[in-house]
Formats: sequence, structure tokens, C-alpha cells
Amino acid sequence: MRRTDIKEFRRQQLIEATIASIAKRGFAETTLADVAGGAGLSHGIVNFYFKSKEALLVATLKHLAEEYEVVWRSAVARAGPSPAAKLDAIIEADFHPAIANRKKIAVWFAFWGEARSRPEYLRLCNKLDAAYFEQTHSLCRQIIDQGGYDELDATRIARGLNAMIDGLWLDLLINPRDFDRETAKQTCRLFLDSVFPAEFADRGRSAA
Amino acid sequence: MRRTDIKEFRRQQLIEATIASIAKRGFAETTLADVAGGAGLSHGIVNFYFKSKEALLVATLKHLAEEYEVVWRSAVARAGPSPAAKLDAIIEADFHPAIANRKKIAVWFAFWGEARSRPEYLRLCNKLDAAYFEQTHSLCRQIIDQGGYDELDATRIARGLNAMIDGLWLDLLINPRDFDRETAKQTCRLFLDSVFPAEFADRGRSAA
Amino acid sequence: MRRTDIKEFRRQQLIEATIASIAKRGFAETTLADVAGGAGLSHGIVNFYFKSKEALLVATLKHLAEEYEVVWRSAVARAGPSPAAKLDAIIEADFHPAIANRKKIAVWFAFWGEARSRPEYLRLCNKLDAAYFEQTHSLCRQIIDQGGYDELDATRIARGLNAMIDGLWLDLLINPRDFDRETAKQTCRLFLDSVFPAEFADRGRSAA
Amino acid sequence: MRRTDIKEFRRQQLIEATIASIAKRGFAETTLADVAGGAGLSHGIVNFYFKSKEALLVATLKHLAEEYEVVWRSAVARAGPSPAAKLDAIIEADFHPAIANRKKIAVWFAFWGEARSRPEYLRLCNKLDAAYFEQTHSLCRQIIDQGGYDELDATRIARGLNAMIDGLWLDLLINPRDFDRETAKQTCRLFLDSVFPAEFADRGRSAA
DNA sequence: CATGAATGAGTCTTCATTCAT
DNA sequence: AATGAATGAAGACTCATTCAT
Repeated sequence: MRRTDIKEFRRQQLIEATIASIAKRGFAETTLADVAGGAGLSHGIVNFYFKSKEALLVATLKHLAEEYEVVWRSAVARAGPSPAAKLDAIIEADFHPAIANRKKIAVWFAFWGEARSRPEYLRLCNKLDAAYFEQTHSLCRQIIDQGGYDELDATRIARGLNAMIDGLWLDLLINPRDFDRETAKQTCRLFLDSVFPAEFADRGRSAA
Repeated sequence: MRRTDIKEFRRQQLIEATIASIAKRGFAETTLADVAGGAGLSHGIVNFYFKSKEALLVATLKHLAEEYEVVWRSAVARAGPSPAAKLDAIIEADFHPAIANRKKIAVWFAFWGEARSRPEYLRLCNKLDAAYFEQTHSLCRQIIDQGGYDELDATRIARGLNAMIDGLWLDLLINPRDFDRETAKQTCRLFLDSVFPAEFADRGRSAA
Repeated sequence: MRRTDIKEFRRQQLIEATIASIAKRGFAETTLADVAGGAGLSHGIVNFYFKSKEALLVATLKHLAEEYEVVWRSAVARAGPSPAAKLDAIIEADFHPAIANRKKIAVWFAFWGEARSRPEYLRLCNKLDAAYFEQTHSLCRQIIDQGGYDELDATRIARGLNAMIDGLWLDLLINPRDFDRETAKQTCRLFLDSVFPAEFADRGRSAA
Repeated sequence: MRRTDIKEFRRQQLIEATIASIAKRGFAETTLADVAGGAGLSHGIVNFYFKSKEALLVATLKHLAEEYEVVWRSAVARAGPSPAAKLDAIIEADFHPAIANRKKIAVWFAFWGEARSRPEYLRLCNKLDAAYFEQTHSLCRQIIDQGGYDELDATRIARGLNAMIDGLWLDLLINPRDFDRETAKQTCRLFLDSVFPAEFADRGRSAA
């Protein structure tokens, strides 16, 4: 492995360990010793690869956001040509086990919880949110235009869908006994089926 | 003020200061000195009224949960007799300025972020969630029965509504520029109008 | 009860509670709250009857020393006329249950442990020690003079006896399973019997 | 110095500083800041080498006990073959300046004072006491057997000697003006000379 | 007389960060 | 590149003392 590769490898190692620690101990209780120990490395290492603890946390949030964005963007790319199919693929991606597992959701909520008081977190969350909204909004717009749903507001539907997904993540986090990914996806489809009945009919209502 | 009153008064004072501090500095950065200072009291006071910092935080979460529950329960009680009117009153309550302001939402997310690693938080969140779900589920069931929406699943609708509300809170927290309480409420009504068109027609779509 | 009586009564109450707390929790862990609580009184009371915590502790040591002195002085007074009988009565007093119980011994050792760094404790311990030595030394001297033990050193015997008694207290404190007051007394008599065989013969060796 | 050596060296450094601080300020007034400062190190260091303050105190007591045991055991080993010579060597060791100085005696009394309320201290004191008693008891037994002192009780003599030594330590602590190590040793020998006249004759009485 | 709320100094402990090896 | 010893700032918590009631 080359020098630069090692550097990148270690950074990833530490970011993974950070996610694991926040999920296990919570944001407030996560120390650099936990992170380094979790990665099987020595105490001092973190300040060797990251300027500060805060820098590691920002890198972790970035990592999480990028990973998420890659997943839904490639889901859209792989999906069929219709906007409904693409929207459905996004839902599928949002509840993919690699994304919507309790560990990562816990970390997302940890960052959201701190976002108001840490401008950098807020900026990153906003950026991700904007990209996601642009995508879902565009798809809703296409469905409205193509399906003749003239009286519907694409913005509101896209926001509603996004909100519902985030809220369903919370259910997966807080109430895992009554909740699973399939139910979550079907709940999203119920919403889309209700607003776009012709497009999602056989996806939402019938699946129960 | 009598002795016993003072005790309760101080506890409330400290809980309010805790909420203010978490909203301002974040959960991880909130110290007892901040809380005591914010309440205009001396350092040592917190451990006089609460067994530990953790006990104060639990009391804060309880306070938040009770306040919220009182608001939506009284909204239901005050609303018109129809289940749709009651459901609409709940939405109204969920975005009442006393509840859905960035300060309190930030605190909710802080607790949710820590919930996975602190069983007591999880328990309290679950309890609140269960009570809320029971109420909205029962109303959805009534609408379905009365309105002849036989093919709809009350559980899924209630869960979807609840999720959407939580997700909209996140939007208010993260993206306050593009978002306000009115838009949020209308987004919820769009969902209900879509699934129960006869009941919410004039509440949801027309308000934009 | 008159004012001054109450005052004295409360002081005694608090001193007893101090002894109980030091015996139970140790010197270092004894707080004024423990003391006040142990006496069934409120927190602030101690600083009402004593200038400071340190003043309470000094009063406690004084109380202990006075109580002890009264016991051996009255034992001497009550004993038969011979110096040997008086010496024996002192031993009896030193291991009287009211004096030589683990609770009080623990407190004595606590004060001795702190004596080097607190001049007032040292002074009080010295004063008691001097009075006790004067008494036992005088009795040893009389036995030597009357019994013709001309080659013996009264000082050394008195010091040795005193030391042995203190050391036996330590055994009662540390090693209560292998030790009891009777054994302790017989050990002292073994010493006296050995140095003054004619005076203590039937008291020491035969009792085993 | 190698890494592992440093670790042990620092621990010893901190234990020495603890002894010095207890001797100077007393047990109750000894803080970790005193200890660290006394060792010329920074505040945080103690919790780096010891799990807690209590762990440091236990290690200190252990150190003291081990040091003491090594001294009397090697005194026995070096002494002449007769049990009387060995017993005498133990007395010599008990009042060796490295052991019986006011500083260390103060610390011993501090621990004895706390022993009743701290089981771990009690256990350690008991263990040391048992080992010491086993040794002196065995020597007394040999003297009795060899010297024909059939009517004497080895247990009582050993306990008496041990008690006298501890009590003489207290005199060195409390009453250093009237007391010194030589006087203390002679007091012990007076006792042994009295019970075993043939064995200690020229050691005890003549030395005054 | 007595209470107990309130204060604030002080203590143990944790932990991010630095740096010699 | 990596370690882990060391630092020192900061936080939770305790507690002697004060004082209004």
C-alpha cells in the first residue's frame, strides 16, 4: 500500500469507528479513546490523521452524507425510465439495509440533534437536503406534468415524502419492535399512491 | 411562596434552562454550569434539586413529553365531534408555536439522537409514541369506518402521518429558510386529503 | 429544660453523632450532614452549636478524653488500697465495654491518625497521655519501693504497660475475631506478673 | 529508562508522594493535587497510573505493608540461630529508622483509623498482622520449649509483644519529646526479659 | 431555636491534545 | 508511521457555611 493509500485507509478506519461509537455510546459519550480503541489503534492516532475531534466528526458526517447520496443517485440511475419508477427506486434506496439500519440512523439523529448549534453540521445537512429535494421535486414535477395532475403542488409532495422518510427512520430507531423496513416502504408508497393514483396503484395499496 | 412551591418552581426553572442550553449549545456541550447560570442560580444548585445531571436530563425529557401530550390531548378535546376535525386539531397542535419551535425541536432531536444508547430516553420516547399512535390510529379507524374507506389500513396511515410530522419538524430545524409552520401543516393535510378525499378536501388542497 | 441545658444537650447529641459517624464511615468520610442527620436534626444545626466542623471535632476528642479519664480515675478511687490493686483496676477500666469497644477505638485511631497534622489534637492527646502516665508511673514506683524491686525502672514499666494497652486496642479494632477484652486484660497482667511476680502472681498466669 | 520501567517508577513516585502527603497533611486532607504536585507531576497523572484515588491509597497501604514485611523477614534471616536472637532482631527491625519514623507511623495510624470503615484496608492489615504473629508466635514457642518455660502461653506473649510495639509506635508519634527508638526497644526487651529471664537477661535490664 | 435553601470553593475524574521516542 | 506518556483545562459533584424565614 502506498503512503497516500495508507492515509486514506486510516481515515476511513477512524470514521467507521466513530460511527460505531456514536451508535453504541451516543454522541455526547463518544471519546477519541473509544474511537481509536474501536479501530484497534492507539490513543494519539486520531490527532495524527485529523486536526481535531471536531474535524473527525465533520468528516464522519460528510462520509455519511456522501454514502447516502451515492446510494440514491445510483438507484435513480439504475431504475426504469419513468419518473414513478425512479421515485420508487429512491424509496427503495432510503430503506436499504446499508443505509436505514439502527446504527446509522442513530448517528444521523445525533448529528441532527447537534446541527442547530454547530453551523458546519447544519450546512452539510442543508446541502444534502437540497440535492435530495431537487431530485425528488423534479421527479414529482414530471409525474404531474405527464399524468395531468395539474392541481397538485410538486414542492409540497416532495417535501412531504422526504419528511415521511425521515420520520419513518425515527420509527425504526425508537420503535424497532413494531417497525421494519418493508412496512416503512409501503407507508411511503401509500402516500404516493394516494396523490398519484394512476402511477403507484399496484405498488402501494396492494402490498399490505 | 411556600417552601414546597419553591422546590417545584426551582425544578421547573432548571428544566427550562436545560432546554434553552441544549437548544443553544447542543446536548453534548451543555454543562451544569450553563444550566445553573442560565437560570440565574449558583453552580451547586443543580445537584441540590436533582440527584445528578442525568436525572435532570431525564426530567427535562419527561417535561417535554408531558407538555406535548397535554397540548395534543386538549386539542382533541376542544375540537369538533368528527374524527377528521380531531385529526386536524392534532396537526394544528403539532405545529403550534409553543411546541414546534426550533428551540424545542432541537432538544427533541438531541434526545432522539441519544435515545439508542440511553434506555431511559428510549423508554420515555416509546411511551409517548404509543399514546400518540393510539389516538391517531383510533381516529383514522373511525374515519375509515364512517367514510367507507374499507380498503385502507388505519395503522399505516396513522404511522405515515406521525412520521411525516416528525420529518417536517426536522425540516423546520434544518431548513428554516424554506420552511414554516403553515407549509408544514398543509403538507400534512395534503396527505390526509389524498387518503381521505371526502373528509379533508377543503382543508388541504385549497389552502396553498 | 432551660436554655443552657438545651444548649449543652444538643452539643452532647451532636458529639455522640460525630463519634457514631466516624466509627461507621471513617474520619475522612464524615460530613456535617451525616452528623446532623444521625442526631435527627437539620443540616444547618451544627454551625449553630459549633463554630466550625473543626470545632466539633475538637469537642469530640475532648469528650472522648474526658470520658476516658473519668473512668480510670474513678477505677483507681474505687480500688483497694494497694498500688497493685489500683494498677489492676486501671487495666480493668481500660478494657471496660464502655471504653474499649470497636466503635470508640476506631474513633481514637482516627484522631491519632490525624494528630500529627493537627496540633490541637496532638496537644489533647499529649495531655491525656501525661495524666495517665503520671498515675501509672506513680503506682509502679510505689510497687517497686514497697516490693523491693530496686533494679526496675518505673518509667519503662509504665510506658510499656501503656503501650501494650494501646496496642491491644488496635488488635480489638483490626482483629476482633481472634481477640476479646478478657484476653487483652490477661495479656496486660502477664506483663505485670512477669515484672512484679509477687504482686500479680494470682492475677496473671493462672487465669489462662 | 524503558517504557515498562517508567510505569513502575511513576507508580512508586506517586506512592511515596502519597505517604509524604498523608504524613504532612493527614489522610482526610490529602488531595490528588497534593500528591501529584508533591511528585512534581501534573494533576491528571494520578488517574493515569491509578484507577482512582482509592486505588492509590490501597496501593500505598500495600507498599507500606510489603516494605515492613521485607524488613522483619530479612532481619530474622540475618539474625543468629537462636530464637531469642531472632526475636530480638525483629524488635530491632520494628524500630529501624526506615520503618519507625514519625512520617510512616502517622500513615500507619491514618490507615488503621480508616480500617474499620474500609474493608480492603482491614483485610490488608489483618493479613500483615497474621504473618507477623505467626513468626513471633513460632519463636516464642521455640523459646518456651527449649528453655523449659512450660507454664507460659506463647500466644499471649506474642500478642503482648506485638501490641507493645504498636503502642510504642503511638508514643513515638504522639509524644516524640519523651520518646525515642532506643527507649522503645529497651521497653520491649524489658518485657521479654521478664518473661524469658534466661534468654534476654543481658539484653534488657542492663541497657537502661 | 431550628430549618433548609442557597452559595461557591474545592475535589476527583475525564479527556482532547501534544510530543518524545 | 505509530505509540503512549504527560499535560492541563474543564466538568460533575460534594459539602462546609451562611442566612432568610
